Amino acid sequence: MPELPEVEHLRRSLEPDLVGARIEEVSLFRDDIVLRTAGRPGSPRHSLLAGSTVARLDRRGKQLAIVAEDGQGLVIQLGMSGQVRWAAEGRTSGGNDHVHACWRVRDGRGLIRRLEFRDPRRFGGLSPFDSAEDLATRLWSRLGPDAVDSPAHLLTERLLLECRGSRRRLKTVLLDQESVAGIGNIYADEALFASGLHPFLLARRLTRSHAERLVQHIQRILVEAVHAGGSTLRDYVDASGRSGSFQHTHQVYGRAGLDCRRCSTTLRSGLLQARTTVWCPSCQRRTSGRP
DNA sequence: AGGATAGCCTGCGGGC
DNA sequence: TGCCCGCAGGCTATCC
Repeated sequence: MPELPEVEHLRRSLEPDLVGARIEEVSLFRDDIVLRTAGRPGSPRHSLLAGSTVARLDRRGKQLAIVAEDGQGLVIQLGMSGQVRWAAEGRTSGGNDHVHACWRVRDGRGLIRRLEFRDPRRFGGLSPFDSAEDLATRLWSRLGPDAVDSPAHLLTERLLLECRGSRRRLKTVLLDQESVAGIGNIYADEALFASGLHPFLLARRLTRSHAERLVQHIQRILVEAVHAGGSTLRDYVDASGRSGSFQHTHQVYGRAGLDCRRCSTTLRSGLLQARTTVWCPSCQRRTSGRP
């Protein structure tokens, strides 16, 4: 499932061919994938970048923005199973392939290609915006600082602020995109394990040294995952259809019942926020963490 | 009012 | 072999 590393890797894989390209035509096969904000229906009567030239690709957390030269654009959320990829030549999209939108693109060399948005489970969607201000105030105003692009000290302060006096569990705060943007279930479990912190730790018990250690591991793991092309569990591929490889280095995610790679204790799993959570009962204590 | 929870949606794997 | 059920979770609305 796409989290920050998958979206950032996708952004980088799209950049060379999409920036500077002109969108000649847009086909929308399902109106209801056009959203006003995530999960909320918007107006399908939007150009969706038809006739625009792409100026740049931005990312905040798990969201990707295609920004046109005139400032308008499109935020793409991949949700659980979303993909943005170049269509195989000669193939037509639409029908039973879960391709919901398709852009006919003339790239910098004058070649015509087709970019497809595919999302079988439709947790994702497309949110058009009119300007940089519209993007910042309506779509991205509720996202916290980006987990990778923000300086570590800023993330640490943000995390401490979110946790202060909070009755939430630590992992719940990590998954909250308003506190820090980009962390999902996989990387939350991985970062907590690496930090020796228990996912069910009460947030208000997080100390400054906990927070500093956690932020350090969050950023390290996310950056490493970007370089590995993300984690491919089932659906994720980049714009060229390539899978990631970071799933091979997961320490806890998907390993419930197996031995901890650090101490051989059997990894435990439980539910938090209706999400499977895996941790090592020996490496991750519910009270104070490791030194 | 902060925090927990339901619901959206489809593919797949395990069990019978 | 084939069917059915449970699980996977990012995000919002709603309830408590």
